[in-house]
Amino acid sequence: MEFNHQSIEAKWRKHWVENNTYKVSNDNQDKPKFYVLDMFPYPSGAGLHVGHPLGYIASDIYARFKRLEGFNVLHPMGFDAFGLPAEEYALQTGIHPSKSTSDNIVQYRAQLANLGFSFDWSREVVTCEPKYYKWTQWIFTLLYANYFDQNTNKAESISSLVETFAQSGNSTVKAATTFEDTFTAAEWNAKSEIEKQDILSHYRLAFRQVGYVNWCEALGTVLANDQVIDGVSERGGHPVEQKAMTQWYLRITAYADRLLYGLDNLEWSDALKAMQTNWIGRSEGASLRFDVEGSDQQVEVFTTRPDTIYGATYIVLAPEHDLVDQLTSPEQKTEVEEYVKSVKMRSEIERMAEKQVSGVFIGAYATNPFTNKKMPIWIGEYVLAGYGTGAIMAVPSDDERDNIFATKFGLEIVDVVDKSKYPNASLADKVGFMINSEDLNGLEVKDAITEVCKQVEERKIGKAKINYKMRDANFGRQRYWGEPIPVSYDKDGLVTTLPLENLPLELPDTSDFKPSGDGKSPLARIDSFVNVDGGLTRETDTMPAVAGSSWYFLRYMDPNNDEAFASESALNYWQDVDLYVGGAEHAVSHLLYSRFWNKFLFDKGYLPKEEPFKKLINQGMIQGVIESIYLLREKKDGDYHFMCAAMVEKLGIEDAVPLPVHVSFVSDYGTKKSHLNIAGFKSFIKWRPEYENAIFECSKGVFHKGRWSKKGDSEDSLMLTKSEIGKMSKRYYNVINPDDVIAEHGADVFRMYEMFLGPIEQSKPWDINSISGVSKFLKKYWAMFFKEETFALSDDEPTKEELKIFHGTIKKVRHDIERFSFNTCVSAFMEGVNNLRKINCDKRAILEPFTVLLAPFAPFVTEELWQLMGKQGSVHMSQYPKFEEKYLVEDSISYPISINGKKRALHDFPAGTAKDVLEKEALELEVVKKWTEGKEIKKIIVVPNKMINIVVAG
RNA sequence: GCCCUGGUGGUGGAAUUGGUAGACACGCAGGACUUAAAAUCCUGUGGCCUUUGGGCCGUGCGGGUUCAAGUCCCGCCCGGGGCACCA
Repeated sequence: MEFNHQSIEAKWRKHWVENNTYKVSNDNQDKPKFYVLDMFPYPSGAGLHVGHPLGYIASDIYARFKRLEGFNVLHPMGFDAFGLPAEEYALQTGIHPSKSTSDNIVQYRAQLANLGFSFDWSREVVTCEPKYYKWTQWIFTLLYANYFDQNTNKAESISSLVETFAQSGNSTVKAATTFEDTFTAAEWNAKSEIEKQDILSHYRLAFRQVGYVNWCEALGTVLANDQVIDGVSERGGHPVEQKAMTQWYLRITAYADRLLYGLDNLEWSDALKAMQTNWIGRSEGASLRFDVEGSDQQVEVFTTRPDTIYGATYIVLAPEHDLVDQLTSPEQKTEVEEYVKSVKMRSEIERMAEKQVSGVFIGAYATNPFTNKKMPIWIGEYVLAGYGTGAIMAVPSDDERDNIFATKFGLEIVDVVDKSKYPNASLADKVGFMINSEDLNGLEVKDAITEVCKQVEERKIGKAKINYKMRDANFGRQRYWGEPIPVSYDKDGLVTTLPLENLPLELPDTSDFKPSGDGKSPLARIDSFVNVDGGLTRETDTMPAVAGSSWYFLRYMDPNNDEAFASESALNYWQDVDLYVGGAEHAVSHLLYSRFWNKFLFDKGYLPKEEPFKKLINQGMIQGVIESIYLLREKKDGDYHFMCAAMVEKLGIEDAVPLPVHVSFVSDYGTKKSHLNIAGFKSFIKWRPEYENAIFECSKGVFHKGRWSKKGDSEDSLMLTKSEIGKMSKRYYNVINPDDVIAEHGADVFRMYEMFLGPIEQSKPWDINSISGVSKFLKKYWAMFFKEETFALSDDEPTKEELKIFHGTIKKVRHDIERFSFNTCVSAFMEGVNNLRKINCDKRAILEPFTVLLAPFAPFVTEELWQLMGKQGSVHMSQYPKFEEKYLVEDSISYPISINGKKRALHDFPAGTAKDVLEKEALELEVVKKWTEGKEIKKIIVVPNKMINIVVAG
């Protein structure tokens, strides 16, 4: 008897909702907690495709497993609902982002429900709802009211900083700041409020500053660095330029060290940790100041190789460096100006593509404080304005780029490191002995670095310094669909943040989403929003998409709290996320911001844990197969001419363009035999009517104007398509909707199949062809409960053999779930069921707990069987079976016997046979004698329960 | 260039600490049932040789350690991802 997956699924979906089966309580605090989180989706109009659920299925299996093990499991879902796509859609269609977003959320919820996830929907978080973003705004104001104290190594309040300034100035303050001057208490107290606030903004964790930003004219907004790919916007591929604007920033660099060292204690993949480490980009070195001849200016450089100071023969500034104008000599002025102009005109892509060294001498000299030699000052575009101090001391002997530059322009090269003792070392290894460096001579590089740093500090010409690649995070977007920044300005530009009782600052309604083009958001046009009582004006920038996702995992703990972002008791109970599953595309944006916000809230005493995500799994992507047919460039008798992929290849035709076709027309999709048949041609023509009269030619025949004329006597009518692996995207017409697969095969089969495809972290192309294996498995399992159409189980005691198979399966599945190897769990189920069926197992004592074992993977079918077995309550709230070793004990062990490491025989010995008996008996076996005859036996290795190896001479 | 990954049959992939390579599936071939097909079930399936006992080769390539290497070490090659004039 077969089961009807559609009616079973509909029944239990409804039942689970009506009975709040998956609702989690914060009052169960006597139970141990476990928090399993998915990265919440952005609800795009395209809906979910088969790639999205991969991670959700894995986390759901794990959550269900932990629940059955007796944990109180928090497994929530929500939506990251603010962001550019909804606004772009609104610009094109006039549909309000709140409307399209909520429509999309409805679709997403339905698709997720089809998959049978055990989310507690009563905890749903939607980032664009005022009751949620009230707290996003509040955290922002909290960041504004704090600075990072490097003495305590944590965030401290600005008011305490103001007190310190008033009492003792800033000389004792060690903080993450861009303010470099010192002042006394008297000087501070004499400053005006505007001056004071200006200084404080250099300390605040949320602050405004003028900076170069990635301005995208086409989108009318500023983009974060990670939203710019190869000089164009990540969304839409529009050009991006550098523009000076006053912007809100978050001082994430204050937490650079804690973000870096915090990685050590996280169970994240090495790949992901490496990505964050690279992004933070910590490098130790020194900053050094060089006097400039005939000027009171100094050039400050950052170097990781202060030891090579005796080899520093010239200076290079970035073309945008502040001192360029001041230091350029009159003779060099024209050349320098032309160079700077040419650099600015070229886009970043052009600059990178060239890879050529270029630069100009500016006609000024600095002095090397160690050699006292003159160092010509150059500008060159290989020196970046945004890194370090925007200036370098060039050491052509020990830096490859400096070397190329010096060689090209004939600058002096002095060898200062003898690397002859390290013939295989690269420059990056920083090894060797100092030469030509006076008192440093003979020192190892490492020691020389320490020595130079010491001397430099003594002579007050620099200091040891740590530099980071990571920049402070731009936090303003000139767009409508985001959280308003809860700030207003008075007529002097002084900032007021909205207090908690006035939050949320709601996003006003409008129907005009066009960017203003002058760099302001559409909010700037809404007078009632901009003008506040008391002559204040509001900030009109909104927060970036990453704001809402930086703390949503905390809100799930207590989602409807209106007094706090979450109650203290909820935070103390749920603590942190035990398992986080999501895509690697968020490796540096979302995952870094979340860690930053979490650390900040921890510093302020709101959270019990410093790191938000203990264990992280990155699921791989499910790729699509792009199916194309070849369109020849030349028409045939005025009609479009398509040709079979095999013919194009065979004939070596180059004048053919692959045209992606909708994969639903393609038969044997994704295989080598993928093709269009007559029905396929007809669907294609209906889909693209401009090809109504096109000729479709392949080796078997020709399809033209609705008729198939065969060549020769072939009965086949198929046109092979070209298959390549790529993204699943609307653009390639290859999106597979999970709803369709579920309708055909069922949600349980879909879930197990996605898990069966391979390791969760690996990317793989979608291939529906082997889904039949999983489908057959579930049918077989179901059939074990029936005899001739009626449900029937035996209440007899299980046999030793049955228990052995069952406990073997428990052992394997438990072990593999714990290491997130879900594909091998599915294999283990198949093996277990195959073996139990072989011995016609129909015992309740086996099949009942086996159903619980399977429940996390196939929640619908197991729930139905649970009910058929007459059990009360849900199978998902029962208990996971325990594995007992005693059932696995073997009577005899099959030993492989090797001669010189090569397996030659297999022989059964009773379990527990002593080593010396094994040796003796093995040697007496006929098969063994054949190999040992007349040879000296040098050694016998016996590994109990594993193998026997006999080593013979010759 | 740097960092991180991965490379195993026709295909997806298995293989705790080094200990029977290819589990589990798909596909393919043959068979049963059927008027036929679908579905289902059974058997075989890494390659080569073979006197049908078995033998030789085999986890990207070349070396090495070991009684024993897909697994460890050294040197390469190729695919995927990230960063990239980062001083």
